[in-house]
Amino acid sequence: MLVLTLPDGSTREVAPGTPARDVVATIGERLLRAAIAVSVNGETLDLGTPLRTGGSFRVFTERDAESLAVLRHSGAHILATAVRRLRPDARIGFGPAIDDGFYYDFGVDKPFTPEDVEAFEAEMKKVIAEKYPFVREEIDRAEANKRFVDDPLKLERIADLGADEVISTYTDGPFIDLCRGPHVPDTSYLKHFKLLHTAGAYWRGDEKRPMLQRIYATAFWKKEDLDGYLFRIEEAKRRDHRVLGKTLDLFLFSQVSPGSAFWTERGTIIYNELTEFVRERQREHFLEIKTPLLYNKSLWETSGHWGKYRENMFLIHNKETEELDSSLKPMNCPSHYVLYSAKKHSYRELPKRFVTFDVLHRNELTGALSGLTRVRQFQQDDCHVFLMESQIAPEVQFLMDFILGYYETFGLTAKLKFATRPEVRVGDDAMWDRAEQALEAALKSTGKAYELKAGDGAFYGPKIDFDVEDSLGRAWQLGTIQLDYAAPERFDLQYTSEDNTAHRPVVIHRAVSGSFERFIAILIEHFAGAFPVWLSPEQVRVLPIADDLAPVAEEITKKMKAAGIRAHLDARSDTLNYRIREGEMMKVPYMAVVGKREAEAGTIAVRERGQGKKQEIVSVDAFIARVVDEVRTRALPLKVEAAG
RNA sequence: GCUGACGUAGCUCAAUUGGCAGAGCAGCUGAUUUGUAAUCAGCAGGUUGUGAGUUCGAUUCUCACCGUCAGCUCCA
Repeated sequence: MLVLTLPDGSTREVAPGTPARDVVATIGERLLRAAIAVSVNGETLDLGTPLRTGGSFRVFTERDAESLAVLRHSGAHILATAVRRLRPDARIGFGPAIDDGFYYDFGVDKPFTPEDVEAFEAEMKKVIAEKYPFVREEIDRAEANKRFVDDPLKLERIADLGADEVISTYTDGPFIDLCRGPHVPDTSYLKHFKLLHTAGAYWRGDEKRPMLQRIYATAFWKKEDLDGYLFRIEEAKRRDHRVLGKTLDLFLFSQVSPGSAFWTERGTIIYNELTEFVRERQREHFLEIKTPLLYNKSLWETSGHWGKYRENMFLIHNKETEELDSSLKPMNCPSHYVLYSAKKHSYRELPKRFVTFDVLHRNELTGALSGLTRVRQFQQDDCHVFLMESQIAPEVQFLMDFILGYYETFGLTAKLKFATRPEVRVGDDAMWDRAEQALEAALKSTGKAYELKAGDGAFYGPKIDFDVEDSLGRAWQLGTIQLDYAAPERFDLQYTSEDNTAHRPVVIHRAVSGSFERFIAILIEHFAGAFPVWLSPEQVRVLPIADDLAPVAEEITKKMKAAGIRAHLDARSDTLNYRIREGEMMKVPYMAVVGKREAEAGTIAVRERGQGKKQEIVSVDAFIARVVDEVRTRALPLKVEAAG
């Protein structure tokens, strides 16, 4: 008999081979109706699966995240069912659930058209209405080869299965698929779904193998969730930094230098404000340096980049030797080590923190380039800390506070990930023990939740990654704190200790924004282009109502500029409505309207971005004081425009 | 890099089966003097991404190159 332990501690004894459904039935009638799948010892099984092992037993309903993956996986089968009906020639590949939905790969001679996809979606609705049960069957290898004789991709998969693995199939109506499961009980469970787009995908991700046609889709239990998801996709499109970058006139790209942004005078203000902000925050405890962009290959040989990273470096041709023997730097670290090594360092100087905003170049694959988020030329707020091993814990804590405080300025929250030793690594276990303990202790001391990513560390040391979530709930990996024991060896870094002997420092790599380029892309999307006042390229637009008020408006504009405000006069002879519309579309935070009444009273009518007709009559001086204060405190907009 | 789609005025987009390349916005000129999201009129704007080819004729068809976008990791 198998013994199953329920979450409340009670147990059930059942004969091996009993379907999970029968166990759920003993718990409760309502639960049985709500059940989607079960978990036995952490493995998700569907209700029809015969139980083989005992152990902890849980029932998943719609409320559990696990059952959404089950639904989506069933959605993939329903998609394949529909595709097979309309295109019997399609060979079936894989169809898993993914983070935001599911996909299915098909081998077809001609790619699917958007019309095909619409037809598939309509056909899926029929399959759902027909309410086919998902029937699991366990078969032997010979039988499996027979059943999938027309599906070469499946036969290949069967051949890869280990001798002791259970081979199972799932059938829903006319469609049978080799599948481990689990699945929802029948096709009618899929109610709210949407086919999203198609794309080519190599069979098993290998570019040497045939290209399949992948159909991406998503599904949810509730209509609201599906609608919300589709809305977020639309909202993300509306906020796309590549679109806003153009309409707000911030940056552009040109064929003459793919992957490298041209920053307009407006975008450059944002770029400079950000760097200035970082510079200001780093003034006290960091040492800003500048190092060359171009290096002989000898540096990259020392660092190891020449062997491992050359593909991604821009190499420079040497006229005399006819060789590609130098390169633009793709990272700052080696140049920082050179500068550090140029002098003897006392233990009293440590930790020593070098920071740089130097330009970096990485020769990314053309297909990888995407707006500002994946570029070939960029700047990081890059820091390398040289310190004694005993200083790791307080230093990590210091850096964490620094990074989290930075994100707070933008209303961004970060999730922390702690990545520990990977299988391939340098250094002995004792070193890794010390490093991981120091990092984890610092993490714990912040009191913040963090996720453990065992084995995900760099080969040279463990790290903490900062995943930042924007106003649409999308995660971006930005900051990082990485311990590095390998670089000090390679570069023979030293410091002189109290007893006058040479010692090896440890290096910490720290980035906060990731790159300014990518960070600005995230800010554009996060704020939907409506930047806080301190970052806005244009902070105030002054609008005289009629031409004869232009001189007064000009005086007001001058006064604002004298106070350091980025104010512009718009005295064009277009209507006020027209000029206001343009100011709103350019997301200028404040418009100061000057009419006859205001001119006489020394006031302005302030219109705040996104607040419509609501206006406020204030004195010019009071308004200037207010804007200057908002800039000084780097105040966030009253409400960051939420999705909607 | 690979697969697919796409590339037309500064921007967003049109252009039957191959037959003189258009519109809105932006720009310029003029009129209008405006009270909180588009005043009116006129003008100008292009070797249709680049280069070959097919054709009497190519934005349209073919090929190559450049670029953009979606993917190429989430395993029956």
